[in-house]
Amino acid sequence: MFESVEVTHERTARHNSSPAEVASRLQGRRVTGVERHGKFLRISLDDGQTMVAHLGMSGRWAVDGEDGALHTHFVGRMDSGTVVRFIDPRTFGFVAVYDEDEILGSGLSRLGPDAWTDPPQIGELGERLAGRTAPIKALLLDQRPISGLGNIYADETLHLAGIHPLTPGGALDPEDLGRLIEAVRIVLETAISRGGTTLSDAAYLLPDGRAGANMADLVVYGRQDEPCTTCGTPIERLVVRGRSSHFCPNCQMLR
DNA sequence: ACCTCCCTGGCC
DNA sequence: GGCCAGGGAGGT
Repeated sequence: MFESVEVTHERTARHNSSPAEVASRLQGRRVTGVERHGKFLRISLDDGQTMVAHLGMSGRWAVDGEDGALHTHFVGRMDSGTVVRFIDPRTFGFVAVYDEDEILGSGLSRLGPDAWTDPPQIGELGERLAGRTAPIKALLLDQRPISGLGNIYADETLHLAGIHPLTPGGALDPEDLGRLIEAVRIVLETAISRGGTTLSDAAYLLPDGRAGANMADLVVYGRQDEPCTTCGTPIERLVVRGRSSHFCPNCQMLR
């Protein structure tokens, strides 16, 4: 149960009317379930409300640690003695409390199937991408065709699948889609087993404060001009919809 | 379906 | 001193 909740940054509470509202709606509530859909954390509460949290770019949760850390915007003290803190320098993340109606109007309601727990099959992904002319890289980041991939894992996935980031989504044939789906599985399996990707900025950390080790497994993200681990061709970088995109021009030829 | 915006630490 | 990184939301 949330014995006390402090929300100390206006922007962290932006999906409710105020930090005080987030705190008061959580106060005294017991957690009945914890789920994740895409990059959204859903925590069910005993009064039917749902606490929804998103790490954004630089957010992280600390459980029983980081007392007094800079950029702590949420502190929840549980009756068990556990203290959960949300630390988020760039404030792209948020903590919200929704009732059933509010959830329907939130970003959660627009998410495609979860890339890890509910990966789409070839037919379903094909339907979701049919007719789409936008680059597959942009569609992977969109979260509606499939949810859960950010910029790093989208680049890694496309490289493993041998698909150029600018390929129109609707141009992928069933073979491409099969490789894409399998690449998603492998990239996420590897990343999760490594505890996630902590970059040199150390923004992302596990809840116990440890760094994730997946940066060593990245083969294209952040490696422009370095030789491709598969074929030795220098990795290239281009910008797709304002996001950097790293790929091997040989392994991922545009067709 | 696209564009802009938000935000701060780190780096050039 | 200025730019870059990028998650989603909201507007055009």
